Amino acid sequence: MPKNVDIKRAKILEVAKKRFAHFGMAKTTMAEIAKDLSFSKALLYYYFPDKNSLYMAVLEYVINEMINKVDAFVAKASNLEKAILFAIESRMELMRENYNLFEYSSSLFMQDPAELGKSLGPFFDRIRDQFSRILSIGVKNGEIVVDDLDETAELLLFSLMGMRTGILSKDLNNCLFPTPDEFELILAKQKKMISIFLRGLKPNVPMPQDVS
Amino acid sequence: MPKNVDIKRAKILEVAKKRFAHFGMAKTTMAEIAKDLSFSKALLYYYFPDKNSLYMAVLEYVINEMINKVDAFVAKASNLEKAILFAIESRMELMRENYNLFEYSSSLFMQDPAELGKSLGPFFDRIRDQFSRILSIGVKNGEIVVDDLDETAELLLFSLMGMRTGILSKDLNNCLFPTPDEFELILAKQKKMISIFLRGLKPNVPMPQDVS
DNA sequence: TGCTGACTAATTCTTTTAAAAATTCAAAAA
DNA sequence: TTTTTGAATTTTTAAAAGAATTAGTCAGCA
Repeated sequence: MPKNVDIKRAKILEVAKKRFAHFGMAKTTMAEIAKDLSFSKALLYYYFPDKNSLYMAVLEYVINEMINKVDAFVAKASNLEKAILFAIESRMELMRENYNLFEYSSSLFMQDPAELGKSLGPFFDRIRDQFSRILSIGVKNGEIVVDDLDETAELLLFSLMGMRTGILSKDLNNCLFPTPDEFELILAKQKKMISIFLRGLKPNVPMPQDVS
Repeated sequence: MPKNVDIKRAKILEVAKKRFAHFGMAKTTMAEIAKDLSFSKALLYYYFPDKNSLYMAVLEYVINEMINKVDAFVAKASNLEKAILFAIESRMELMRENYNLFEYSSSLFMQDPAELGKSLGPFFDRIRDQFSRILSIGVKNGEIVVDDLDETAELLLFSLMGMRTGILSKDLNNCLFPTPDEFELILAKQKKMISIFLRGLKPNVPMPQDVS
């Protein structure tokens, strides 16, 4: 039985999420959120110390949902590649649905990486850890061989990030954030990337008779 | 025998390169370049239509050097991985030595990706084509198997870019451009990335007896 | 403890202005 | 005709000031 306080906190998070996801952090005022809820502005500050904390709380809330969903799937997944694919599709869905929620992070990121990096770092770590967990399943299965699990997970995550920045840097339109159709393209590239990451380019099966 | 005009052009490029590489595009004025050369400012405009063209010409000049150097090495390289390693080390060296030359591109990039993207696109393509060429050597050797060469080259390039942005996004200090010691870290990650890209994580040699 | 309205402080958004830098041009020099 | 320049002109940038919006605080009510 959640306490009354928690319910109200959740309500605020829900409304703030909608606003942030739709208009972004910069274009959402505390006054608007309060109005949506028919609360007073001051009440928001009773539950959250400042706007940034609220934003971070929303971020955490949303990312938690995603991580849990993926964990649930992974728990009963037999095939490694399917698990990874599910993870990146979920991640993509998260971004698509929350569009401007992340746009703020990336734009703020350029101005003052230190401040945001400190706050965003843990989120990155959690996602990397999830990849690490997923990979470890493949190791147990004997599907893959990995020496340093965390490092490899980071490598995988970085390479997938590269697909996004790569696509976006070729996009002459908006650069901050993908358009809906670019999401598809990025996802497609990421899938190919994963395939190579797992299998590599070297031929697994050497020719029975080498002609040379 | 290069014409007098070409010699003067080259002189301007050389001096501009030094300035741009050292102080960056924004902090270099046409007046300064002219002064370095003991030319009049107006003469620069006789050889280059505007500052941006000069900058782009310098960029092309520098990138050409790098591409040619790598091509020369690749031509007589036997091993695919060595060729790729040489390529990324050269690329890293290029960035290290020309530091602020590229910093401008990346910072401008955020403001107006369209304009710069149009100009920078061809450079990207040329580097990707070089990777494509390098990969094709491995294909001929039978070292690797690739269905779509260009696409795979792009994938490789994107994933390597991911190492950079990945490292930089964790760096809380400056985000625009790597510090000298970060270059090493990025390069190290990229090397690991290449190894995985070529070999994959899946075990090449299945166990002779599977216990299951 | 949970909540509010009114208050203060910080931030962002113009507008203005001055300086610096890019770019042009008529004309001299070669 | 081609190359070069000094001086004039236009654009950009930078700083300052002021207004307006928004974040954040606080004393007090229920």
